[in-house]
Amino acid sequence: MARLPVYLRALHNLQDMGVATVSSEELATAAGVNSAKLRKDLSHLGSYGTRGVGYEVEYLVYQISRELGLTQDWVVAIIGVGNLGRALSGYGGFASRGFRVAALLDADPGVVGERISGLTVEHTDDLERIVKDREVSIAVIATPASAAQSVVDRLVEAGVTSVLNFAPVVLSVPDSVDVRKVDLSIELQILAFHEQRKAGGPMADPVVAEYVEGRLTV
Amino acid sequence: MARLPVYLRALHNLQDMGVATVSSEELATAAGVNSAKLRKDLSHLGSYGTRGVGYEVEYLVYQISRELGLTQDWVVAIIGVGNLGRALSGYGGFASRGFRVAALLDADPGVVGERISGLTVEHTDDLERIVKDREVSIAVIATPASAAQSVVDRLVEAGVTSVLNFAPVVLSVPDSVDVRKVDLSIELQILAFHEQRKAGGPMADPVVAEYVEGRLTV
DNA sequence: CCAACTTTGTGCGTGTGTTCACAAAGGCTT
DNA sequence: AAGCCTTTGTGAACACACGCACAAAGTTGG
Repeated sequence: MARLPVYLRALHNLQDMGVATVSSEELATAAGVNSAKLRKDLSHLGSYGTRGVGYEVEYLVYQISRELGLTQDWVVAIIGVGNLGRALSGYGGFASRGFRVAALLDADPGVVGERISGLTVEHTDDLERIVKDREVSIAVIATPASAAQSVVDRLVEAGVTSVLNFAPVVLSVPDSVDVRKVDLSIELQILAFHEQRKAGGPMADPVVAEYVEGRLTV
Repeated sequence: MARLPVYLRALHNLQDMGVATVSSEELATAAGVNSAKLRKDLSHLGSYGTRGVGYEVEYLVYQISRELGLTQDWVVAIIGVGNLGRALSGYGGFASRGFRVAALLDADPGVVGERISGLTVEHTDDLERIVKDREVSIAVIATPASAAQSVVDRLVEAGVTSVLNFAPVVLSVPDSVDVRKVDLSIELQILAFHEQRKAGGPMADPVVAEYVEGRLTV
């Protein structure tokens, strides 16, 4: 389930506050979901709650971490060391959840050799070797759109089966490979769509009529 | 619909390749969706296809842009100029879709005054004035988690109704305000979950038994 | 030891999204 | 001009996610 990481974050916060026990209602509020949904989600991992009391925070943290596979370490490589790649390599949220960035790769010789967040940038020519030697299991693609498909092809060939893609393209991969994508521009477009709805829907725009009649080229 | 921006991107690519007409099957493949779903989505905007031929690329681009509100310009402010904020402010995908970054704000006096991507970083003390003067309609939150809620409170008070949140917290806002969130750590956790599934599900872990029996603290 | 209270776990109705499959519609060829 | 071929638009079955509401289970207080 995609909501487990949100629950986990809320639980970690509660732990930091010294809370030992939490009800589905409280945790649901903290995670921003419906309490029935939360209980149903948790019941899918087995039943870890006590009726009349709630859930033990510490135990729940452990169970969810285990379900998500966070009790083991994941080796991550970041391909593309532009602004975004740099931001990602310095992001503290990775290490604290068991993700270890083990390689930064870039195709630009001007960037190769630079030290960033304690790692030396390496050349994408060595991608296959690096992936295999360091047992990379998750790759993050932060390259330009034009390079993404060929990079992912090489990653898949080298044995990577999970990819987080920031490049604005639809990647084609075998079914056995998981790709999640984050497209910053798309997020903004969805917001713009809703924003426009609030302002009264697509405006009656005289330009459209002209376009329909073939008088105007956009 | 959240898929319209994906269709739009595919259509722009086709346009660049000089394609004038496209069938639902081709466009669906390019966008990575089922063709029936694509046709149904497009039919919700009205019927712009010609049976036996397909859709006119240029006209479809215009219709989708209009539906998404991209025919107008959106004024964006980025709050928090750390690594991520810098990456976002330099991201080319915004300007090309009608999003104009009009302000970069940060609470750190050491960053205020710095020039980034053609803009001067301003202090968050001036948030209200800047939002109102420049008619900011969309705000991007790239602050630490601890600052996010108070920042969004001030943004909402100043009249912002759409927020893109990169801070790993659940923001509480009035119903009239839209919040979309992007959490990089959560994306990786979801990948780790699937990766673990491929490797045979959560492992039978002897540690669990000890934990259950109360002998072990995690 | 019993009764009242709290909270979990879940059965069920509802709504939404997805996909198949096909009839209707338009263009193209002869 | 007539029939064939391609492709759209959509009806209908299916699947799934959501949330209400309640019974079961456990705790607490007298």
